[in-house]
Amino acid sequence: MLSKTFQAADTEAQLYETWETEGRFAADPHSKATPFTIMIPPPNVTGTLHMGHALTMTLQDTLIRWRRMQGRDTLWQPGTDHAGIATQLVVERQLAGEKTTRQELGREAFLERVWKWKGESGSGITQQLRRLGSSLDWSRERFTMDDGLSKAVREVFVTLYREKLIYRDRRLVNWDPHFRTAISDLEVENKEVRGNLWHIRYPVADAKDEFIVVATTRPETMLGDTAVAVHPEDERYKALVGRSVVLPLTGRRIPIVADTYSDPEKGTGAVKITPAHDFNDFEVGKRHNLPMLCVLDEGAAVTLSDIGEELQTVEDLADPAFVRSLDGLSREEARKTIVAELERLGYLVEIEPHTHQVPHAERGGAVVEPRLTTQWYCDAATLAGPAIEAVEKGDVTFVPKQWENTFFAWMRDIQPWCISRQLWWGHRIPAWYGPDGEVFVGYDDADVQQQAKTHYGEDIALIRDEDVLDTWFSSALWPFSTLGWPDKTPELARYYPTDVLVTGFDIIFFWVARMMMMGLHFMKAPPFHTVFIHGLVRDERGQKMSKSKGNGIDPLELLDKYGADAVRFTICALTGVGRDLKFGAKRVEDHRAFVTKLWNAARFCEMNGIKPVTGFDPATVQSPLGRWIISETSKAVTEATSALEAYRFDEYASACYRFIWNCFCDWHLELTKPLFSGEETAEAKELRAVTAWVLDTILRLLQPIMPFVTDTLWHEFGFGPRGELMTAAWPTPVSVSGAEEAIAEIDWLTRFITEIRTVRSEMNVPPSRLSPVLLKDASPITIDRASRWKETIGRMARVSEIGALQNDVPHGSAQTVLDEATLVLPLADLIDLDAERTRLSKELAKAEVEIEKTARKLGNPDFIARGKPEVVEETRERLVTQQGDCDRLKAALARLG
RNA sequence: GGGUGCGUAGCUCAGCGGUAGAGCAUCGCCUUCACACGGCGGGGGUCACAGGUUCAAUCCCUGUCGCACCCA
Repeated sequence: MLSKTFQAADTEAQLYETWETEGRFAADPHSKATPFTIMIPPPNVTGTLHMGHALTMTLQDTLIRWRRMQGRDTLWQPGTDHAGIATQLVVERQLAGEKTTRQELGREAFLERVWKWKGESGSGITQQLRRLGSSLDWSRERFTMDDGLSKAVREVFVTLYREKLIYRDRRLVNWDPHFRTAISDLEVENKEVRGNLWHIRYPVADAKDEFIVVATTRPETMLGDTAVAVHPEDERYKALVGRSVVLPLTGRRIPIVADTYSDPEKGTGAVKITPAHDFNDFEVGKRHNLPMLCVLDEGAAVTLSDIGEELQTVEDLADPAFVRSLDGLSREEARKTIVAELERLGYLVEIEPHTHQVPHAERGGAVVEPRLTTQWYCDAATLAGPAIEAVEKGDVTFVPKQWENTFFAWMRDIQPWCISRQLWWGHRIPAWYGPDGEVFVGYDDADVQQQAKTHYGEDIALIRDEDVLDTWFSSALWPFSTLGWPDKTPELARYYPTDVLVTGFDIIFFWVARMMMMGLHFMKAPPFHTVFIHGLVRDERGQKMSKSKGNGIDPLELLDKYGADAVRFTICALTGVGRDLKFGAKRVEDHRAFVTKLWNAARFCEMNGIKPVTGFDPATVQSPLGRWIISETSKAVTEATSALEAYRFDEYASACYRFIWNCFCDWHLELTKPLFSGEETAEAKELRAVTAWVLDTILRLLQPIMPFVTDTLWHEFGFGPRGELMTAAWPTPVSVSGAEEAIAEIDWLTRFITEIRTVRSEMNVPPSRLSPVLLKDASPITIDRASRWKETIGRMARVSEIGALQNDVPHGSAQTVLDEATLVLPLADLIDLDAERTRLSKELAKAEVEIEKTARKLGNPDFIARGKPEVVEETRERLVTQQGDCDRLKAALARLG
């Protein structure tokens, strides 16, 4: 016996364990079936499940479970990513709690601590993914720092270095002064900040009382100024170009240069140029061959290392002692101090409030400092070529397609990718340096020692590069490194290229593009043929979820409260094309009703002796009701399948919902009630078998989206062993010959019942009061149908008896029109004649409006001449029907008097 | 400034050339032997606005306005 309600909490963990231990999720490299592969976007090993994960994993699992039922050899590759900064931070916090630091511990001991942490706490997210029901092949779980994946990283680095696609360069890089590492420009978020434009007077050299006023948002960087730029067309400054100014505070003489970068409209039209601390200034500096002086160190504090030597004393303009006092001050303190000093000296002209974009580190939120450093770069532009081509040729398709434009826009203007990070946790760069700075890149110590010996002619001690690689560097290899590359494994041959990549648009550049570049370069094939891009999960009001706003929804709470099936169904139902999801607990609650509905429908079946019938063949069913529900079921199967083929998760969910609730429950089960509660006829027996078949089909259809409740029911009903629904076959539509008649009959029946219900409800006939129904002008077919279904009609429409009208319509009857017939409900004592007249008049008015619309259309000669013939014909038929209905309503109204 | 997407019932969203749809909410009736996380019935929309193409436009094109996001 099924319990009164489905107890998700009691079922899910156990069932999942059954699936996992019985190996139901495992791919089978020896299978003859066509593979279907999805690579999980590896979540951060430090992460906890958030709604974004819940969304993307639900969609992936739905696809995987569906394809698995279709007989594909599915591989959903699980794993996590080592998340350089995030993980290092977690462990550093622990160390801080123990009053120590990673520097005190030393690199090796620190890394041991990180591995220890990973071993103890690194499986949080993978456990949480299980809660969702994700059918990942855990036996193949990988971690980006695993030996195998690390080997892949070294192989790729060495190869690209030898191909000159990885190189060292000294240029400006986005620097996170909090974590003291370079970051990629993708990890920078520009935020509007209210600041000021400080207008500062720079005295022109060798001239009395001549000045040029520069406007700057960053006065503290003036210590590193090496020029002032003005626009070449700017008449105000034309005469000054080629001359010099004396930089206040340092006394440095710097040139006034003409450069189009300077915008005459902005500020004063003259800008100070600090090539070592601004990307635009860097370009100007290169064009004019300016010195590049660093004045901020790796913590963004003032450093005098580049300028300490050349400080000059200039009366009332520059005092080396003041500048030296700035050494070690933070950016913010230095700014205050410098502005105050300029004001004291009389060089501050104006402070203009000004809102501008300030780069912030995505992680940690520190203000990013452009810094001149030597880093490792990857030649992304070269690698991007084939990736662009793959999308152009259609080898890789984005769904929805418009994301291809975003992809192209970024890929065609791609910048060198800074891949080195000044961290300890990550793949250490396989580069070693000789005493003279000579670089040796190789697989390991022995390899580079050999190279060094060849180079120097003797054994020389080498020093390894301290830095590690960007975490995305290893993620980029994920689709093949997880399969064993660089070794030639059977898995690599079988599962690469994978099929679909599912992710959010925010990750197209970080990950999708880079996987494509690396996959094409090393595997000579793109890593997947389809990229499905879904939206973002937002809160009920459409706001982005964020920790600071505190509007985040915890998926684990939802799973606890409503069960995984309800959460998954809600997610799919809300996943439209290219749209964000407005998500809230209320939405899950609403959709949980569907899980309950399914459960209760199953209970009804159980109570009515529905059991699987071996050898049942739906194509042989005779009863109209049976034939009808089989054809409706087939329609649902077709709809659900094509929805999944098109990645329309919302349509898949709604096709299931509509069929199960509005067709199977509302009509099929209701229509079978008289049969099931009556004596055991052949028809009843057949319909029990049909109903069992439909229930089986429903459970299969829903398995990908709500795996727990469906498996439970499937097993309870004896359709198959516990845990095996997920490997049962995906249903295919059944064609029943001659079903058209059955469909027409049940269609008529449902309309008949609805029609009577409507009249009764509108005339306020209490449900307790049964009514006879007399059929006026009914065709023999209708009369035949009515008598065949009289018991069902009686029960569902509260009808006492039903038959053809013999005499005149009794006075005081309610009437309604269905096709050719008028249905008469003689309820003289209950019918308010005025109310009935009003009701019929309203019906008539509606019908006349429709006729008017149709007639107008048909009255247009152009429509007859140029409209599609089938549309014209259909419209003509409609008019005839509408006119018939209208006439019958008029007659009914006339009879009321 | 450049780009993309979106404005359809009170809310959330489907539909996208030929009779405007769903879920939720709302109103009325119903403790009917699967389900009140329920059943039955009803009301509710100049499909943002203005032009154009077409026999026919919510749907295609152009423009305007509003909202969101991405890039600079």
